[in-house]
Amino acid sequence: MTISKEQVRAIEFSDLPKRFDVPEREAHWRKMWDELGIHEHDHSQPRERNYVIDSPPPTASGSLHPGHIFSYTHQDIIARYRRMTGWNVVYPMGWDDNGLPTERRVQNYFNVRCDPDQQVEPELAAAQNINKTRAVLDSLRPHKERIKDPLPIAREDFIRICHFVTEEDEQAYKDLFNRMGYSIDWGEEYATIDDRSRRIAQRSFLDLDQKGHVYTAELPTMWDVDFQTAVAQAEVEDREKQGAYHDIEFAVENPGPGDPTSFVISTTRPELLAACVGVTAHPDDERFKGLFGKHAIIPAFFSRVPIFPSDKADPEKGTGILMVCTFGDQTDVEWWREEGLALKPMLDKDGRVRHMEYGDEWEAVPGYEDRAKENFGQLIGKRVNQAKRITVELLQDPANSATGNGAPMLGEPKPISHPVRYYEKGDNPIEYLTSRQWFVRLLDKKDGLQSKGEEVRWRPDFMHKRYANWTDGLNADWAVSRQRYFGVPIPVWYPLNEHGERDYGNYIVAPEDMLPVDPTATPPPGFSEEQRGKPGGFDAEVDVFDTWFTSSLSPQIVARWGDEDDRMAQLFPMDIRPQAHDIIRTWAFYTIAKAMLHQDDIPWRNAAISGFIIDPDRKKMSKSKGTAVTPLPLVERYGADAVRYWSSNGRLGMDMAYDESVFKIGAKLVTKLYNAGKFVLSQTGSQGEITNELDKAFVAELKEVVRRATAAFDEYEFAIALQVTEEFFWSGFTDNYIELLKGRTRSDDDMEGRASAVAGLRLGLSVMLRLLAPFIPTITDEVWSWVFADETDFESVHMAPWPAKSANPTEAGMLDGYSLPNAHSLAAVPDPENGNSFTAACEAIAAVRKAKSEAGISLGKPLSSLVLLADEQSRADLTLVLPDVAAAGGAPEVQFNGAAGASADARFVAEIEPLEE
RNA sequence: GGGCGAUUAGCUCAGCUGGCUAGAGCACCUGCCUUACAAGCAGGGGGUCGCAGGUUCGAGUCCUGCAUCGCCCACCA
Repeated sequence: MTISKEQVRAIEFSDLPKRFDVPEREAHWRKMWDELGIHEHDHSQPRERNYVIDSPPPTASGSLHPGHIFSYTHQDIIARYRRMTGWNVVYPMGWDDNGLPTERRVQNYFNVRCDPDQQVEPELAAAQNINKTRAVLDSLRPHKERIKDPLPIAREDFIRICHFVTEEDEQAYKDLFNRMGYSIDWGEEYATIDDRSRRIAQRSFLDLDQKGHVYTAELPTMWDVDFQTAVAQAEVEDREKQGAYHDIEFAVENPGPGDPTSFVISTTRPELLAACVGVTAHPDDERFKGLFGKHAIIPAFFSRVPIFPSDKADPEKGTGILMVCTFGDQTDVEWWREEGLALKPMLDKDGRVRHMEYGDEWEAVPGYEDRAKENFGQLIGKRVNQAKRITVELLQDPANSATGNGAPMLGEPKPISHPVRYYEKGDNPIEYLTSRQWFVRLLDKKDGLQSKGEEVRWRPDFMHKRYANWTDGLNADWAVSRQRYFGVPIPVWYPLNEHGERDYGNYIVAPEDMLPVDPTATPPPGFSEEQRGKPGGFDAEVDVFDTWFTSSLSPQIVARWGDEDDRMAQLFPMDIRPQAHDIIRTWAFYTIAKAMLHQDDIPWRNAAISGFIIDPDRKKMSKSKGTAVTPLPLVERYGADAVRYWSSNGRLGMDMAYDESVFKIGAKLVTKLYNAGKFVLSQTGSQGEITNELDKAFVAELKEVVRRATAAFDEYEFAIALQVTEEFFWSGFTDNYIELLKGRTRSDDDMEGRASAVAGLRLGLSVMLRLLAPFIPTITDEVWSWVFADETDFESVHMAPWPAKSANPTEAGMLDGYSLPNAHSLAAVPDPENGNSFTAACEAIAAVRKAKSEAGISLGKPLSSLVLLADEQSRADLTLVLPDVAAAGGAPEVQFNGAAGASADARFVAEIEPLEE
């Protein structure tokens, strides 16, 4: 054994500040990482060396929330781990800025509304920022005293303002993400509204059209009356609302002998009575059997509607017989289609009752036309709630009876609580309106969607069920058109016939080389702008795509599908989609659907599903309930590492309580690493190898920790990796190993032992820093920079290799090309002679501490005598490490007493004699 | 009504394919200013592992049923 005379590179203890200045150093390291380019990837690498993350583009106008930090930190941990294990990590970031949230924010913020009939305001076009825009808008308001009314502005102006607002919102996200130390490659930034995304989204439409997967049709569709747009099944949610049953008597036309002359329906939507087009009951229901095939006369509006049987009617519900309206709910739509009922659309797109002459347009029974018209006239222009109130009043008037039995409404409304469908971003219930929309055919592809879902590795596994259930329950094709403005235009025009009517059957799709295109600004090939809107000319589709239509293409957008073939081959399919479980049915589902339809492939191999952040009272945190906390102040108070530590403890798929005490633990870990790093790196000694039994035994334990952490990471169980590492760092490394070595690191007699101790401490620190680097990147890099950066030639711990090869066999070898000096290599350390040496030493020193603690004396108090009661085996395990145990106990030597003596809950019991002063 | 998850110390959570006297951190109590760290160290108290059955030599761990909470879906007269 030769000991090099060369000294290890040590730091001067006093050179470092007593406390770690978190804000200052975090800012420093963010800058350093930027300069070192740790987040950048090598564009020349083939698919198999790349690890591609399909990062979720946040909704630009959404509010910042601790949930963002939670799930985005998970991605960053994975990204950093993968980099250290040798992958060429591609970590892009996008912004999902088109869609309703942005429009709504602009409407509220500037008090404007988009009106496509308005002319563009040159002054607005000139205003290049938010403040100027606001000033111009104020100057345009006709009545300053009546600023309550939203100012109508042109589509072009409206879209421009949306862009301003999203840019500002994106900056807020970007600031937070940077502050959190996320290793996002900002060179790979995109927005779902930018030219490339628009081109690829429109290309998606072209491809779907070519393959016959899209169609346009006029159908009853779920409609939001406030936003005045169609919405998709996936965007609808149920809310429990107060409603009331209204019992209303209908007359039977020409009842047979023994049949009832009237019946009573029970409805929560009396306001739709005028739109009643049928009545149904269960075919086996004895009460109504004789009525099937006959007609009923509705009160107040006196129209004649068929009575038909349907097994979808539940005899137990209400009165067992019910009215079918166009349209009260999804079942009404089905009845209407299956029974070929009349279409009586009662509501306009704004949710108000249509202007219409009842009795003329819709037939009332002879003699009652005027009464029907008069009654309906009271409803025209009213919103649903008001119409409901008026209808109830009408029904309380005996004059409106269809039977002559008195008031058609029986009794008072009976309040109930029932689920009502809402657009998830809306404030008023969904209505079913008939309108022309574009659809992507999905109902005929459930099998394919299911098998693609099975090809994806869902993490945790049970999240696959969410996808499978949703796919199984799909009951409508995907409505992709939205009657909005800030979005990707549908690249379609319609030829106009000689009457100026659209020929929907012969729609014109933009050719590939025109993309991205705005059909409202550009004529289709073969037409000139002058022909727009003219008979024999053309007309543009004004609708835009549903925002999911574009965001579901995030893998294709990042991989530049159709633009750069080699890049597509390098990045697609991607490796991982991190996202939350609430949008499995939307984002994950649509992304899988698009990859299947376009590439006949899965979009990514793994879906990592994060949980939610919940309040202490077990509710999902939400801004609307005022329970959400703004994340930035948290980062300012505790530091990014501490906040990341909190996130790191949340396992995939599991909801986690918002608990600030966990931030404090993270902050403690940061402090501990700083101090431990200072201590370890200030120890001086010869540059030597690890030869001492205790040091070798410590390294053996460390190897096991690395193995377990790596295995956990490969299964995306980063929380377990952190737990294993942190536990060993705290109790194995700092509380025991460092304490056991304090004697030997200062020894002037045992130079070889001292060199081994210093080498063991440094190797331990080096490995700990690397294992913790994905979680708490700042403090680990700070400590790494003091000595190890020079020593290893890895300027940042985030560029250094993970201390083990990935345990996943398919990923073995990803560390090729890295090399570290022996001083940082676990493999270079030989195994200990006794595998129990380290544990035994820790337990022995614990016995000494317990004795000192019970005696009420300082742990540093020197001893004149130390006797350990232990059995034969335990004594043997300690044999090779006795000097370190004695030194750590403050005793000249360790003596043993008896083979028995160890109590039931400890292998060692210490008897101590303090040294008299 | 269907599906999925959760239920372990006062709080937040670990306990993987069944094999310990059930663990950690926070909080609590006691002691220690020990030359990396008092934002620290050491010691201690605290749980019939939601309930009831079952399988097994042995069950937080597997099976069945139930309860409570949460999420997703369906219902929406």
